[in-house]
Amino acid sequence: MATLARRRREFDQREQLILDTTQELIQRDGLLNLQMTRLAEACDYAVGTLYQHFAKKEDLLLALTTRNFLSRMELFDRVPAWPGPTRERLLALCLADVLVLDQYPEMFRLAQFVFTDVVWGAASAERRQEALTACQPIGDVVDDIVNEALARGDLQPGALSPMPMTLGSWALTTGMHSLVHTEGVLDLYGIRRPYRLLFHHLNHLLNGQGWQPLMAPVDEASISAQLERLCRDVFDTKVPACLLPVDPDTESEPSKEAIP
Amino acid sequence: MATLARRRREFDQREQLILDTTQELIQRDGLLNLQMTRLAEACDYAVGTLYQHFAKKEDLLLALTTRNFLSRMELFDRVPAWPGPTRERLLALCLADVLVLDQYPEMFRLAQFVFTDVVWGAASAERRQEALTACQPIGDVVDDIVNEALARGDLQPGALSPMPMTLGSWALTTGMHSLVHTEGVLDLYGIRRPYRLLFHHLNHLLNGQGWQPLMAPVDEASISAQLERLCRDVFDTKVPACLLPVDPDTESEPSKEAIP
DNA sequence: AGCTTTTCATGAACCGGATTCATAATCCGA
DNA sequence: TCGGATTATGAATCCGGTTCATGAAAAGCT
Repeated sequence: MATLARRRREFDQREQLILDTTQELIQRDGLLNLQMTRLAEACDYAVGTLYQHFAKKEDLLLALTTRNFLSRMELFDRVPAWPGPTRERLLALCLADVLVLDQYPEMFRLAQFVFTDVVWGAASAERRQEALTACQPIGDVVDDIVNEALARGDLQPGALSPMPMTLGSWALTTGMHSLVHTEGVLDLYGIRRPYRLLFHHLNHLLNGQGWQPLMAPVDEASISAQLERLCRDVFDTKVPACLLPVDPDTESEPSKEAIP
Repeated sequence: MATLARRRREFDQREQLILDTTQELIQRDGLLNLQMTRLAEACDYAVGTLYQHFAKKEDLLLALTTRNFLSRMELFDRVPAWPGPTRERLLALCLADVLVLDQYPEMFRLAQFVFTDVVWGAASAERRQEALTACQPIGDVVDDIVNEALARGDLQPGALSPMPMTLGSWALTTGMHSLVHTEGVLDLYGIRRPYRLLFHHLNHLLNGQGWQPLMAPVDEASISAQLERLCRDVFDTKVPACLLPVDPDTESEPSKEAIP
């Protein structure tokens, strides 16, 4: 039976290789130019072999999305481990999203495409289930944060249960990603640092929900401080350019000086 | 030269016919099953004729999206004409979006698909420009609302200019549409009436931004009253089912009684 | 080991659907 | 009515995802 296990392991390994290669090709040539034949070539396997793993191209894409999501979970998982205020913990979840997707925009593009019903509908039921299962844990993290917020009195026990409560932040973050990736639209309205604005609005929203401690006033300085703090304490990283305040001096150059 | 004009008119008419038919086919069979050959058949024209109007399938889809957006503008246009408080005017914009997209979910699906870079990138530059141009007017409506809000003192002149200010509501609404259309995700977390929650969160957000008159408390009764008011006064329609409060009695049946 | 059976990789062939283009039809001015 | 210009047509082409007959390798058996 040991052989069977080895076989299985090798199979799984090959699947990862295929996914890695898919990721690379997408990163290099774009989703549009991903072709099964080329992918097979790049993997050094025959086309038929790919189909041993993924019954349809859609399944491949969905599987990659799921894997990406799971790897994002690693960042999310730092949040429950961090002992900060519940309000900032929730913001940290949104921040995690921004950190990853700012670095790998193709990840969002792919996800957006895959969740389109054209693709989602064509994918196999198993892969879909797999994707949904991958989403589950994040729900628990959110539940915990809200429950703790209620327990500590950071949040008044209002009408809404945890998930509906945080649906606002979630939708706001998701929506901002969509807008950022809808080519041309934000430029049209002269919006420069959408993700920084996201945190303005998230704080307004949380203030509106009465999530203690309120941020007042919501201004550039407080936002900068908050982002600094979260990036450092939770994710052990610098604040990325997309979250810096708009600097009137440097237009196209990314500004080099850190926030004081 | 009169002939030329007639020709032109007939050509435009035919383009509208093609778009109408496309809409119908998508509505009936779904985006996935839209085929140029079938479309040609349904239009009673040859395939080649379609290509006289749209160089690629992507162009056809983008054009349809643009047209849909323009027709949504008709609803948006009722908003500046309505003399209510600025805060409710902004909410009315979001409501317009919900009213249309709840009735024609395929519209959103299509738009979502088209703005995916796979499609957007494949469409021709002219059609893309056309789409962006169609988005422009909504910006003006928003600007006007914010400016009037500032003038009336409904909004404190903070750091943010009009569009960044309302980006929050916009992203929140967009994000909620995305979540609603991401099959299975909201079910996963037991969320029943996402669009009703949207208005909870929009009001929280606006409260947080200090947009007068504040809604306090944000509860089911106030939300119901607000939605009733806006649907009636601005759009002259009943509150659609997706915006009614969750009724614990009727689970699968849409509740028949109106809100008191 | 030698033989049989099972499993799996292969890639040429297939097929569906978007796009093209040579041809036919139609229009229009003279 | 005629001839050149314009436009419509749909069969043919092309492209890329998917299948499947073939043979090779591994596993099982004696």
